[in-house]
Amino acid sequence: MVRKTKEDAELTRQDIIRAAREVFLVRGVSRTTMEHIAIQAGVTRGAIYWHFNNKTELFQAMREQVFLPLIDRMDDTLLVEDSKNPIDRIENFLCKTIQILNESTETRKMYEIMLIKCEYVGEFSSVLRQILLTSSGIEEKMQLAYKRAKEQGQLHPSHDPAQLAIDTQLFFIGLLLMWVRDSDGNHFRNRAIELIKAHINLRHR
Amino acid sequence: MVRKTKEDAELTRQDIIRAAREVFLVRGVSRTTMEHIAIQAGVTRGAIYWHFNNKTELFQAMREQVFLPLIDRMDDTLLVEDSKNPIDRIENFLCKTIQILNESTETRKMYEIMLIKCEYVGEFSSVLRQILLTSSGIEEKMQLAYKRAKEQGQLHPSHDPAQLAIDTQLFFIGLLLMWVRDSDGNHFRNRAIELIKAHINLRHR
DNA sequence: TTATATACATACAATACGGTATGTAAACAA
DNA sequence: TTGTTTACATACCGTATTGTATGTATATAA
Repeated sequence: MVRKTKEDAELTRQDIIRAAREVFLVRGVSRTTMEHIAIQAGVTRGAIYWHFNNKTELFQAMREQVFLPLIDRMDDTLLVEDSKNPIDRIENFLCKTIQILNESTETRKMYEIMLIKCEYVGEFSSVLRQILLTSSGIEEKMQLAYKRAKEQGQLHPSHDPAQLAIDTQLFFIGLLLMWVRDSDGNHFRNRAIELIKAHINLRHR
Repeated sequence: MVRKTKEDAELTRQDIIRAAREVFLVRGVSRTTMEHIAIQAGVTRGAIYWHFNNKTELFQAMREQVFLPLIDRMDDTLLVEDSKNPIDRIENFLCKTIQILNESTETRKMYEIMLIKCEYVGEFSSVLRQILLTSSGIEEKMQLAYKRAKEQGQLHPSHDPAQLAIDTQLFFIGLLLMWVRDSDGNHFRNRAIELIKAHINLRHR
């Protein structure tokens, strides 16, 4: 009704993204219609189609809003040239991710949507490819950290940094998946940090 | 058109389940309509509605057809009272599962559907609860095997069977997820057995 | 043999949904 | 001041989808 300024429009855009996240979480991505999101955001479908061409674009925007900062943090935590304790850096990275999931509702909801409320099919196949790319990025960085740890004799001599890196990554992916699956109970939520420490502890000495 | 016997009806039922699996895999569960499945199965929606009340029931039937035999095998592989080498039993269980995924198309497709082609929302929340139950069942059995291994001194003394069990389970869940995500490439497919052996190897001595 | 239940196919009704076209009021540029 | 663009709301259309009601031929039981 009333015309908005550019700043107002950006607020509307954020409202829509926020609303989409809520509805995606409850109804799943496929079963969510533009109308559902519009109602949740307090706008009409017209507004959504103005800001986004379709649901896929909106989904990507929601994903990037939370996900891109995560990648930045990953670089910070994992890649710092810390000659002292690279293994601690890996542990910190994992623990910090869990902490963020505990503290940031948006991040938690986004992960839940990505892991169990989304079907990676058709246009969403590209998202899967992005995930795989990010994964191998994380793997590389972990491998680097493990390599440094080995050079400093922190690792068991029979352990291979490359395999340790994949093992840790798969462990963490499994943890995240069970974390979101177990949203009602708390079999994994409460024990996550403890499990990470135990996992890392397998590498020491 | 032509009236079928009970045996024919059962064949039709299996055809429908098979067709559903194919379409679920390509279009995702939510985006699959009864018509899609009917066409793939060479029947009409009428036939499907005769055998199943709705898509959720059909989904459950597809899941159970492949999944229930898996649980039976798990008991066989993990629970046998083998005083010699319980750790090998765990390794065998994991490797055998991978082998089944490699050999059985239906199992592979079913896992792919369950992990990345299905939104666990609404009526499907109950499926999630079943998955969690099965998970904790696997965890218990692994824990038992690790406990026996510890009693026989096969484990590093500082390792706790309960935590090893969860660590292995999370590793394997992560492996399965990456396995299906990486259906195009082969970053995980080819290396799965190798990764399992490396993971188990972390426990020895 | 006949009645009934089975195993479907076909037809129908209601509606949900996406996309787009159009309307509109305000901001902003000239 | 006027024209144009922006940021939406509203309206419309075609179609996809579900569930159900109904039709029908045949197996099977009596």
